[in-house]
Amino acid sequence: MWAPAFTAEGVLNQVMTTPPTASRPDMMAVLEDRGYRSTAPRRAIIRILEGKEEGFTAEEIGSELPGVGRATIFRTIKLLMEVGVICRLNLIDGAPKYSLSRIEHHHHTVCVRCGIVGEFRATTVERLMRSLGSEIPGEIMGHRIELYVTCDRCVEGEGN
Amino acid sequence: MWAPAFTAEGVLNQVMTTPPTASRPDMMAVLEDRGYRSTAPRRAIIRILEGKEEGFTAEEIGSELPGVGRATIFRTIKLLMEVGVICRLNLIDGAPKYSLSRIEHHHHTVCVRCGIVGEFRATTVERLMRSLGSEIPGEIMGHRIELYVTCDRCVEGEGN
DNA sequence: TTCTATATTGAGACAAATTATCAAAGGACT
DNA sequence: AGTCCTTTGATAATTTGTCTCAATATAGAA
Repeated sequence: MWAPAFTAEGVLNQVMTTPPTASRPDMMAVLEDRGYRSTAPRRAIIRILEGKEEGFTAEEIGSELPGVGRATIFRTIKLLMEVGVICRLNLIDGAPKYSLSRIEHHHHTVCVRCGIVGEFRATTVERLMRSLGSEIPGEIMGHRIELYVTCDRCVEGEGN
Repeated sequence: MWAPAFTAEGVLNQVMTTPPTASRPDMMAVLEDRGYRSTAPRRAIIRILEGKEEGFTAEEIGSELPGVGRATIFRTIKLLMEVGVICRLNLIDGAPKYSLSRIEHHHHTVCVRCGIVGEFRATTVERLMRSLGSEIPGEIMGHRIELYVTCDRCVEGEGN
C-alpha cells in the first residue's frame, strides 16, 4: 500500500494538510440525522467511499458496486454533498472528481499527473478572502480554490 | 445596456478588477503566430467572442453562428484556451463557462444568481500561493480560484 | 410481528457538453 | 492554377448527470 501524500507538518495555523487518519463523520449517521433512510445501497456506497482517501469519481464507485443502479450512485453522491460530507472539485481540464471532507472548510490539491486529491486548509486563505470581500463588487457567497500540483510520488517516479 | 460589474477601484496592487475596456490580444493573430490558419469559421467565432465581456457558453456561441458546425465551435474554444486567450471556469454546480483572459494571470468571480463572470487579480493571492508552495507536498503547477458572489445587479434586484 | 404510508431504488430515456471519425472543402505556398 | 496539409461539418459516440415511473424497501404504528 501507498504512504500518505500529505503529512501534517507545515507552519501551524498557516497551512494544515490533513492526514488520512483524521476522523471523519459517520456518513450514514449524518444522513439519518437529516431524516434520510438507511438503505442497503446507501450503506454500500458509503462503505466504499470510506476507503477513498484520495478522491473518487462517480463512475469508479459505480463499477465497484455493479449491483447498485447508476442513478442511485449519483443520487447518493449528491445527497452526501448536500449534507457536506463530501465535495466536488474539478481537474484542470474540468473533469469532475469527488472527495471526502475531513475538515469543514478546506481546499484541494489535485495532481495533474495521477489525479490524486489531497486537502489542506490555510487560515491565511480565509483572511485573504475576507479582505478581498471589501474590494470586489457584490456579496461574496463562497469560493473554491484548487491547487494543481505534481505530487511527490509522481515527481519521484519521473519518467514512468 | 448594462454598466460594468467591475470597476478598477480597490487597493492598488492588492486587488485589481478589470474594466471591460482593458485591451485584449488579437486572438486571430495569436492563433496565426502559432501556425494555425485563419479560416472563416475561426474569424467568425472570434468576432463574436470579442463582444463577450462577461463570460459565455459554447452553446451560446453556437446559436449565434448557425452556419458554423458545433464541433468547430468546441475545437476553436479549445484552441483559444490552449493559446491562453480564453479560459474555462465552473459555476457552483459545475456547469462550464468560458471567459476572455484580459489579464495574464487572474481569477474569476461568478454570480451565483445570474452567472455573470468577472475577473480580478490580487498580488496577495500570488504571494499566498508562493508561500503555500513550501508547505504543500509536491510541486505546485498552477491554481484556480473561483469566487462565488451575488453581483451588485442581483443584490439590487432582490426579489426579481 | 404485521401493516402501511412514504421514501428509495433500478432501468432506461433523456440531456448537456464534448470528443472522435471521416470524407469533403479550404488555406498557404509554389 | 496546383498541391499538400489543415480545417470543417455532419454525425456518431462518450461522459456525466438528471428524470420518470413502476416496483420495492424502510420506519414507525398497530
